Amino acid sequence: MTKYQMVKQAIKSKILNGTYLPNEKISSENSLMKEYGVSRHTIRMAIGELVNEGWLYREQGAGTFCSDRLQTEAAPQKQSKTIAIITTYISNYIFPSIIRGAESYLSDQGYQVSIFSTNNDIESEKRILETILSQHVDGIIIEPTKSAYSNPNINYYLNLERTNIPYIMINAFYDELEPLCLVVDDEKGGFLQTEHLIKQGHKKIIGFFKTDDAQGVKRMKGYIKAHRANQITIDPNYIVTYQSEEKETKPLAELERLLTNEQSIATGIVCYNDELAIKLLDVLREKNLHVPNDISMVSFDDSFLAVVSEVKLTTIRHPQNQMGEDAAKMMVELVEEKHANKKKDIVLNSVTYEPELIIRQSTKHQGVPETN
Amino acid sequence: MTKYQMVKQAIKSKILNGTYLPNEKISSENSLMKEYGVSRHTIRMAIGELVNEGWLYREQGAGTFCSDRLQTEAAPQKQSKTIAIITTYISNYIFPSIIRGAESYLSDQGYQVSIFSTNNDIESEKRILETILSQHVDGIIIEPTKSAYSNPNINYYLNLERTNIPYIMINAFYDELEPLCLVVDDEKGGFLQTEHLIKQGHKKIIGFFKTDDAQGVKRMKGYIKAHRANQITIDPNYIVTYQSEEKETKPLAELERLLTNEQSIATGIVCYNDELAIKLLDVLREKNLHVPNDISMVSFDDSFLAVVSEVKLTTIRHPQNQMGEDAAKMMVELVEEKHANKKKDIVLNSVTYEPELIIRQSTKHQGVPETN
DNA sequence: TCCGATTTGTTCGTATGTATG
DNA sequence: GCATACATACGAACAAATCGG
Repeated sequence: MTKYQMVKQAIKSKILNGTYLPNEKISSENSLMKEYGVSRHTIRMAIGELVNEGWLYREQGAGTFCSDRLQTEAAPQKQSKTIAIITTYISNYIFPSIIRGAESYLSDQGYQVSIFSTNNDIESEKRILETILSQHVDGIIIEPTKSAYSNPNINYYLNLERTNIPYIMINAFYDELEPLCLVVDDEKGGFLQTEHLIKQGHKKIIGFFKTDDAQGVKRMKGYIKAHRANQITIDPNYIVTYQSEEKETKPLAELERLLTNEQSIATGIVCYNDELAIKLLDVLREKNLHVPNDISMVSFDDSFLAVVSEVKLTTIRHPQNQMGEDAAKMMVELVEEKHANKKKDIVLNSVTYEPELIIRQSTKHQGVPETN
Repeated sequence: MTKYQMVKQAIKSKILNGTYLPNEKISSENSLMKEYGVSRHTIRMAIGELVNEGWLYREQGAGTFCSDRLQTEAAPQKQSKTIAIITTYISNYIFPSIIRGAESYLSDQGYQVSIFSTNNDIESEKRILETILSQHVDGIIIEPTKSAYSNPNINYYLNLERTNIPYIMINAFYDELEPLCLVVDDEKGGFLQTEHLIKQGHKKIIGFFKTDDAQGVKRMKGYIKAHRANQITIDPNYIVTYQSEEKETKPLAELERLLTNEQSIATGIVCYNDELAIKLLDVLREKNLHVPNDISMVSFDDSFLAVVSEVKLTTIRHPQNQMGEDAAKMMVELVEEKHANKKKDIVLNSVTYEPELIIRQSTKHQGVPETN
């Protein structure tokens, strides 16, 4: 922050907190010089910008005065830029962290952040996109809804491109659009999850995958690849897929079913995410199965939920905050590039985060006797 | 006409008559000095005003360029109303739920929702209030920062009132302002927590309270009152207070200290919230103490964290979603009432939510033998 | 009505920092 | 690495407007 910007900020504070009241004369340039210990030129630059922005007005020979903003309320206000963040959920799980990462950066840059949640519902996504297209929004960071399927709202995205509103997708993307996006390498993540268990001697591994989002489909692909790479055949019964709406019921029931089915007992579980893992842990406890002694479990996302239970989960790291912040930075570049109507040559590229296995206590070698 | 105005006029002419084409670099400040025979400062003033008016843009190291005015001439967009939600945190704990409650209602009503987080830092709160006052915002739902202390940003709140921007406080409020607010009856909540343990025969009860927020102070008051009402004396060592910044360390260390101190072992714990309770559970596990067999624990907020561990927590209900939604409804009423400048007779009142104890498995009668 | 003190407006000179090509 | 160009900062001087006595 430069000197004149600091002075400007300080003066602005005094306007905003009521130290300088409307139409009141503020200190003279000379006194401000002494007060802030800077040259008159610096004071004049600070005041100059505030005058330009409408906070103050000057009268030669008389002084500088605080404007009365209330009247100008009618006039079109200097509008700060707004970025919309659309996620499937805003109150659950890792989404708050992603939002926070973006929010903190955007706020620092003077952007306003509006949030919307689709609840993973296509209709809701449509309504939100309509809202955004009819309001004034400068950019959109969006986690696509039901990304595993082709999207009937595709027109809205094309319309965004036509009206020159930049958008960035996070976590997943619609294949048809080939948008700028930030995603975890979910296939590799699924591979790492499964490989970890296989290396520990597990051969019967149940996989739970939410397949209405692209993430789940890709993680499942990794799960299958890991089996193939190690020449282990997969019992088709051991792949459990579910939709968002079923997440509270189906996977739990399926696990229970698989556990009561006496023959061929699984020794490992690959879990779509920590959220599900925590719920599955409840089922296992009820069956008096101990993790990891009786069954190992690998999860995904390394959210706060991973360390919240008595069993600290082995899981794949999801960048969360970082992803939000990176998306925000990218968005700011896009918006500023558009604003300054020259063509910067910088090319923005999509980002794929490398998955990384965080080993905790929910997995152990198959066949090793219990330690306590 | 001053020199710099003449220079400005001359340059503007060259833009208008096409001597300088869009995105073309104009002469450097140095050459303009010679061309017009004035000092560099004068040139800078002329160019400065043209930049402010949007005719030119500057790039450090590269030059000054002519803007392409045609695109930016975009039509004034229709403006929808904006509500700002300011909470201490946005990614943690119950705050996402509160935000979600407000967001879903406001979105339905066609409002735009902007979010900000203070991280419970006064300076940050100040910056956010300044941002909001300088942007266009129609209403504010705010969770006050460090609400147990008197607030140095009080001026900004008064300024909000002066500029007629309605605000509602949630979770806590600054006493001096007597604002519209929605809060849980924290004192009664603390009372219920403690009374529950006392009724189960517990007499040595440790209380953990975060005392930089008004909530913690009030819950502590309830804890003390419950002891008094039952004529139980409190060992001062059993009251542990901490600040937001210490939440990861101090209460955990204090619990450990209290547990290693052999004499007079506590049998119950009253916890500021679920978030802390989960962390204390880790400490207890390490000490091989079982909840509730060895020690009972009552928590606060009934967040998702209450049922996430192997011990499902007995806790006090916090309305979360409901509070957010109620705040949103109230805000919409305020904004519309202000908009339609007739005085509706409806009087909006602050809301106090009755605390309610949710009994789960983290508490049991003192002295009853273990069941398994 | 004028004077003089005060305050903002304009202009010049100089120096150093930092980004660009 | 170097020259160029813009960014920030200090100092000085004089002009023009205002305002109280």
